[in-house]
Amino acid sequence: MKNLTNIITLLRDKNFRITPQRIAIIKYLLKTDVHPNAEEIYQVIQKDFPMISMATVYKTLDFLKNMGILHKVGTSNGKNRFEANIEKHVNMICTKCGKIEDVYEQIVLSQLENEIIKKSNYHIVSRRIEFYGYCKNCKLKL
Amino acid sequence: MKNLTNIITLLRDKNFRITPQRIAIIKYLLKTDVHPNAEEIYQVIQKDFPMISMATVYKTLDFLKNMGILHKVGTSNGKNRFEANIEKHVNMICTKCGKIEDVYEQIVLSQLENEIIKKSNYHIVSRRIEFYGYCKNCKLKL
DNA sequence: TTATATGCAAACTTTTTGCACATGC
DNA sequence: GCATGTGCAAAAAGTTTGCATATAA
Repeated sequence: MKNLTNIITLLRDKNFRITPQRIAIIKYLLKTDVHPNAEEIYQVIQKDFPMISMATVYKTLDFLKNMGILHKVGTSNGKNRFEANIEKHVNMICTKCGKIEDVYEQIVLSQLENEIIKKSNYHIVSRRIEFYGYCKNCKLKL
Repeated sequence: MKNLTNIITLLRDKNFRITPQRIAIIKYLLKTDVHPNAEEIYQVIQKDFPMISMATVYKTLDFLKNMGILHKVGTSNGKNRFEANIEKHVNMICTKCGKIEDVYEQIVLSQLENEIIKKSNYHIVSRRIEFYGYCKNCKLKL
């Protein structure tokens, strides 16, 4: 499990700088359970850093992605969403409102992975599992 | 299983027009096993319809999406991908040589989907399952 | 015939980039 | 002090929209 201290140590070890903007974005992404897009992250961080720019938000998110600290998840509405949780899980993406929820299903997921390894003979290092559909709220309005 | 005749009948029944551009896009999406983006669809259709515009491609894709004939899948590179063949399968992506293989695992995949539906309460319409790693050949050279 | 679809160009939205200034170490 | 990060503004990239023309039914 990743926490702020781990990440700061990681950045320090690799000689990247610990800036207040980076800390604020990391802290927010670690504590939130929604999968915010860049605009939403900007709105939140702006409360503490009124001078922050979208460019910095995007650059920081890209930097953190390259550090393996977060994942960038594409959506069909054109706005990418970001998540710091990189544990094995499934993303549920609502094709109507764009909301993303995490679902954990270790047992069947591991079973699937084992079957796939058997059939493909691949050495798997990561996975991206996304189900698209209508969330609880949106399916009521169909 | 969807085929061209079904779709033409569906459009005719709903009083939408059967245009050569629409037919060409539907035919291509039905026969391809990649998940093309708008630009790739445009390139292919352009061979037979040099006058077709991106606007028509986008309008047609949006129209077909609303008809339930295809799905629009967001990606983190900003380009949406479109798929008409919605069979359940897993994409194996080799991070070394870039090869993509389809693996079918109906039983465990259905089991996973059922568990996920139970836990999330989503109405699922499509799925994207990608495993990243080293293929048979590339893992030998590690 | 006539309502719908196409194609062009312009607009819009999200993301990226270049560069001068600021700042962490 | 110096290399790295930030913020501004402009550019790029993907998608959508308005409108005149073309066309399926």
